[in-house]
Amino acid sequence: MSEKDAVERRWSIGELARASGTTVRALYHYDEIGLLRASERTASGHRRYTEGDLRRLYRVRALRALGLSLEEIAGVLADSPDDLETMRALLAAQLHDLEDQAGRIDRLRQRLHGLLGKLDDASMPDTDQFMMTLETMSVFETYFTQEQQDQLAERRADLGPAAVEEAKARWVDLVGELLPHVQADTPVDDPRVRDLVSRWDALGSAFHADGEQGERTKAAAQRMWDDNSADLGRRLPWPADQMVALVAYVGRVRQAS
Amino acid sequence: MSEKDAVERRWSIGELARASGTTVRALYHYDEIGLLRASERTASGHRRYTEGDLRRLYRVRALRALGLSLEEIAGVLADSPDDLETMRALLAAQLHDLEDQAGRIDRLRQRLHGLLGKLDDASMPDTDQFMMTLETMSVFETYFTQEQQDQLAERRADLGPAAVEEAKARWVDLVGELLPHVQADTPVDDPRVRDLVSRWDALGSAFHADGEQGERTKAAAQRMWDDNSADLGRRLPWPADQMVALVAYVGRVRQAS
DNA sequence: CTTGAACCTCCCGCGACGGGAGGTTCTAGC
DNA sequence: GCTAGAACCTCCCGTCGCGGGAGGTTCAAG
Repeated sequence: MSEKDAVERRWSIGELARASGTTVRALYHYDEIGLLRASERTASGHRRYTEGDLRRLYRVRALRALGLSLEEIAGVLADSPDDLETMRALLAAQLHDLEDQAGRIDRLRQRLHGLLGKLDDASMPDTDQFMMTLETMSVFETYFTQEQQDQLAERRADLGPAAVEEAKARWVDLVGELLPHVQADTPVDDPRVRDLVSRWDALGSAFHADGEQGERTKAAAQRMWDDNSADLGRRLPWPADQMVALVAYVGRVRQAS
Repeated sequence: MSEKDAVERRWSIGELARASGTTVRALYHYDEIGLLRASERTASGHRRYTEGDLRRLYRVRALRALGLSLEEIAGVLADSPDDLETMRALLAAQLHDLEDQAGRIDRLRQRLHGLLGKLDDASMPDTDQFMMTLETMSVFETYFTQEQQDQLAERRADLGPAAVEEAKARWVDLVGELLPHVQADTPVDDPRVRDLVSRWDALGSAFHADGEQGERTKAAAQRMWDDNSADLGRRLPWPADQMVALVAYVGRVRQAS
């Protein structure tokens, strides 16, 4: 009899919180949402938790430590009298979620690492420059999918930094030659501008992959320039409105051919 | 004049959302919290965003893509006219946060991986067994710090699974020899029980590190058993109430020596 | 019998929006 | 000028897992 009484212990909410390493507030919450209610109450309304409640709480805490939501926990603790398969599926799904998160966090880490490197270099002179880098990143993300960005980065790595710089320089030359035509409004079927634009396109093509994927990436780049020429142009050494006019003009030249 | 008008474009909220890859709702939110308000309104109250607003939005999006909170973003966009150091500190802190998260996620992944492995083995017969494993994990986490658990795991790895199994078997033998004494209530200073308990303690010591750290881990294990002998005992092949009595008895024997 | 700790219920708060209700305004076609 | 439908406006409730406080009651020890 006394042995039985010793085993059938009851816990107040504070005792349970201390015994399980949670807080009283969390236990109120579990009670509210029906995840873990005290099996008994005293006459005055104080919660009395039984040993069964304590065991349930340990299960709840263990499953939460695995990252499951309270709703998922309520699910497995309720509907699976001995359904291991439900549990397996839930844990597998949870693992899959975590792999996803780990991937995202890793990409973010690399980005932050790169940015911090740039900040430590002398290569980043002021906040404005840095912000412009960020803006450009943001615009890129709006127009290119993750895979497309990876492709572009890979392509740049293949070509090597020297080739990229040379392409940039040649592109600057092209812009320099084209701007006067824009201002003079040279007819869009003039062989001189057609030649310049075809060299322009060839220059861009070097950065895209071959085949259908490359075409889609090119189309995305085109949309980006059409929508944002004013904004992207600000990053360049010419007045933004001239760049807007230039992009529009180049588009008309392409259409004419 | 007409050129200026062309440059000073305005965007409606929907246009801005499409141009930046966000949602109208998010823009309302940014307006509400003062992070990005439309510089102008039409006579009827519709928002008109200027090019400056668009640029600010790109910055906001870029910083959000790095995982910064809207509050942090408002901070750097407001108080740093050209303060690169604030930015650097913020990004460094963010990177540190991410490292933390990556660590937690990695540990969770390993745990989930291990659990799924056990589920796929024939080693996990039913849900109840599995839940008990989880409960035990939960209790361990309540009483041992992360480092202490790592230490214990390392120690077990050092000893090797064969030694661990042998220790378990010898401990089972000890319990088998001690239980009759508990039931008979053999005096706690009887040399036979003192010998049994000292062998018990020696067995446990093999799993703890030497020095002060090991002592703290032992103390934590002691607290765990004292608080939870009924619950932990259920996992063992003897009745739970006998285990409770046993733990209490062993405690008295230790005190007597 | 008192006092302080523990307990009770009810309610607001976070962060970054999503989504809906219920109303007004813009825009294109007739 | 009229109408329909798209776009816009403001206000408000919901998310998830509690934290924290107000304002009151009950318990346990001295």
